[in-house]
Amino acid sequence: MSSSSLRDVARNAVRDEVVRAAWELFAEHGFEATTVDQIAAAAGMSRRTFFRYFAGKDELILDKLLEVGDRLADALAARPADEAAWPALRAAFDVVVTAQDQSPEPSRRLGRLLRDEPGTRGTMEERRRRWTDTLGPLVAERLPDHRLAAGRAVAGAALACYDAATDAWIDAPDTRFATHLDLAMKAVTAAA
Amino acid sequence: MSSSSLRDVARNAVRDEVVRAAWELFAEHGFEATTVDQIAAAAGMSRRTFFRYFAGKDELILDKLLEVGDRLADALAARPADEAAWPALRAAFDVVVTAQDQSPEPSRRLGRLLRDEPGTRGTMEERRRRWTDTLGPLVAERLPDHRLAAGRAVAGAALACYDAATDAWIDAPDTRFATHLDLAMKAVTAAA
DNA sequence: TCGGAACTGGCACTCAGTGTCAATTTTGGC
DNA sequence: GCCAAAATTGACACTGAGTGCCAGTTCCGA
Repeated sequence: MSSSSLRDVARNAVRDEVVRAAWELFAEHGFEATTVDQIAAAAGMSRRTFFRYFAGKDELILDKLLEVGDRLADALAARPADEAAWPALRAAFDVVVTAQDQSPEPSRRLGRLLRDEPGTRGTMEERRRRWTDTLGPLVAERLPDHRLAAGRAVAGAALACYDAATDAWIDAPDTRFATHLDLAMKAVTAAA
Repeated sequence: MSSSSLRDVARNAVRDEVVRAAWELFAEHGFEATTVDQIAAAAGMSRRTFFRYFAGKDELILDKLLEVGDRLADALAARPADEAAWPALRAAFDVVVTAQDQSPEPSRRLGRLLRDEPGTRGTMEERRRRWTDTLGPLVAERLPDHRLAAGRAVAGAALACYDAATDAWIDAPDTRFATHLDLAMKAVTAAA
């Protein structure tokens, strides 16, 4: 058992290093223009081995996004049980929001990459589904009827606000993400 | 001028025929398993020519989705100008909803394809962006502050309800799409 | 130390997508 | 009806992602 967990430690360390190396190349040449061969070479492994660590180039980015999703889910679960869904979601977003407002540049870079590179569309949709899958049940608990389908809809709506806020924030330097998110979520509150 | 428009007519006719041929193959073998060579052969053209009519295999599906988005935008624009955003969106969705409840099988097939085939993720995200781009401004007009960013957030939230409803509807035969959509949109109304 | 299991790299393959070029068809002007 | 320019087409070759297969190596427990 300890051997297999040791293997996992090594595997995760390798994965992290590959992601790190890949990200440098993405920042310099963009996502599409960076080939798997370059990434593998930069990480010191063969192309074939790269595909044993990652299902595809997408996963290099999806990894980061899923980690954020997990942090979001933890934050939501940590909110008071009697708090309503929408304010609880807004509060849960704060774990991401404050981190991004603290050091905006890395997030802005990632945001631009996800927005502008056509090759990352599939990754965006995958993120949306995974986040909805993890947040949906947690949101349902905070709804009057506790319905999963309703929880998924509300989680999706909140995510739409998050994405709209991200879009607006990326192109508006010297503004805080929190401001855009408040605007978006309040607009839905008022409209719906 | 008439010559160039004649060209366009021919071009559109060819496009439609290719989409038709492709859809038969998709229905039988799935999206991923169908190669561009097969589609081109079925449509009676060379592989190279196929790529002159479509930017990629995705576009065969995106075409249909964008057409739905246009119908949605028209329906929304046709709603009374003083109707609030959320009910107007719900009413606009009806042009799609009723059509799907009339003959559900084609839509269910498309829905399953988009949900289950990993190769269509990018198309889904592209659809989301395009629909948000067209609906966002129309929604903004119906908001108290007329802000585009707010309109995009509300449009995205409504889309999330539409998608959640689609998800639930696909796996629930003998239920109406309208029911799921009402549930989703009311859940957001109550939560937000 | 030995044997199996896991890890690795190389090779060959399929498929999507693109650039190039030559052949063919279409179109507009005469 | 004829001809030159322009558009359309198909063939070939290429890059890059992703996968299957196999052989060599490393690592770990018995």
